Amino acid sequence: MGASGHAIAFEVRGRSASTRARLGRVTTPHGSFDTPAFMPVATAATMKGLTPAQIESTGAQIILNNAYHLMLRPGAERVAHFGGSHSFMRWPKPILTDSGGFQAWSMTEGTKLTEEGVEFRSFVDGSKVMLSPERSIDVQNKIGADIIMAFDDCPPAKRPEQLPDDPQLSRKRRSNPEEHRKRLEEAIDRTTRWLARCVAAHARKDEQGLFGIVQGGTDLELRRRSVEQVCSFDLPGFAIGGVAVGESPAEIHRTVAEVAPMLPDAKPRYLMGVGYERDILEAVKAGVDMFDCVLPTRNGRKGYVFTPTGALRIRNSCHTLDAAPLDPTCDCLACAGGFSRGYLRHLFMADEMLGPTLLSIHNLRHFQRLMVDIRARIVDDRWFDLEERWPVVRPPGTAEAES
RNA sequence: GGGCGGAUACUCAAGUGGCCAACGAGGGCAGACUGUAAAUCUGCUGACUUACGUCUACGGGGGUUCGAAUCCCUCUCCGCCCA
Repeated sequence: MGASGHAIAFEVRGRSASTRARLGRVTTPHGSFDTPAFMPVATAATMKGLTPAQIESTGAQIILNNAYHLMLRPGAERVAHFGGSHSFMRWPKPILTDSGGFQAWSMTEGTKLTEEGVEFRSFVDGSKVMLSPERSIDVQNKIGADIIMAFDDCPPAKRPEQLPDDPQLSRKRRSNPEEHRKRLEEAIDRTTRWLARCVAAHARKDEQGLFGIVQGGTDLELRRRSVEQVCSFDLPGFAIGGVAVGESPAEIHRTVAEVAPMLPDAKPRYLMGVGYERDILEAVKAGVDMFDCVLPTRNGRKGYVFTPTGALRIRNSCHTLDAAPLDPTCDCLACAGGFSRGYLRHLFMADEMLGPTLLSIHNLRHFQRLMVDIRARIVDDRWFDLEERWPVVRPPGTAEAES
């Protein structure tokens, strides 16, 4: 247990002079990890297609599991039977579980939101499943991650259906902004009430640190109110939720730049679900310490390659005869292993499972190397050359977040 | 030698007089993906063109018709049956 009285301790080891970025270390019952940290996502207690040794080879020091998915299959009790997720998936290092609050947003079909919790329809067998703060914490206690997340109410920025081109949808959204604000208000207050229930239900405070989650969309006033409420709880860390749920990169950057500094300086700050390299860099500069994102793995499995000079789609025909590695500067199993773009393309065209594995490894390593570089830049405060080594140039229309 | 059936775009395969540059599937080409129901989803796929459109095309050649992938003749090739 850390000096704070929590299972999780946070130590700030250095600060950037020109930005709010800080270098740190979080210590958990299963070891510590350096911050700013990128935490890859292993939803169902597996980093799809990778062994723990392969995960470790990417430099990951902490990974995510998802309470909702593990609750449905194989069941929290089953995971507990094997001694919790660390032992179950053979990953001895830190694990963080997401509470399932995000799934209420991403799987809206057939979900019912009440003060009690969210009623889902199980995608496994179609049965009705109630996920409440108490149930989520119970599940997370059983899974046994080092860091567990509050069960929050995470409203979408857009309609959940992925139809950004549908003019009808955007008209609907534009026509009633007050309705959306009302929804956000409801979400932050409910998130606070649910947090109190999470804290009360948490049965393993000495072994697992519970993080609170701030909501409020892109509305600064609502964010401020949410921060006041959530940070009034004595918790070992706080997260910014409700970001990257449909907003533009510019909105993400602005919101994070505003909200991160409001969170307690002495506790780790976790930006949930973000993101692209540019998003991570901007958030680090705003004072965020922890990130998670499915992009390196999900996109890697589809042939999308992250490189310092930008994205590569390995299926593109221009790689057919290319003997070069994905990234000549990369030391991952795929690049240092000498696998050519032409070979990797072949694996994808032939639907061979080694392809997604190797690209996931490469993408994960890409993000870990980005974090190593970012950490090295924080203390000496040299940011300019970092932007030459990583594709972090702000997209057009993004607010000038710094200075 | 005779009889019957078949030949459609990269592949398989629908289409039997105009609504056909031709259903569908595969393949190919390209795109999306931010707290993972994601090996998913979307678009394109004869040529030129932003598009309108124009041209070339349903085995080869000839014909009927205002109009043919579709009907007739003939040739080539393939399959099955009879000799």
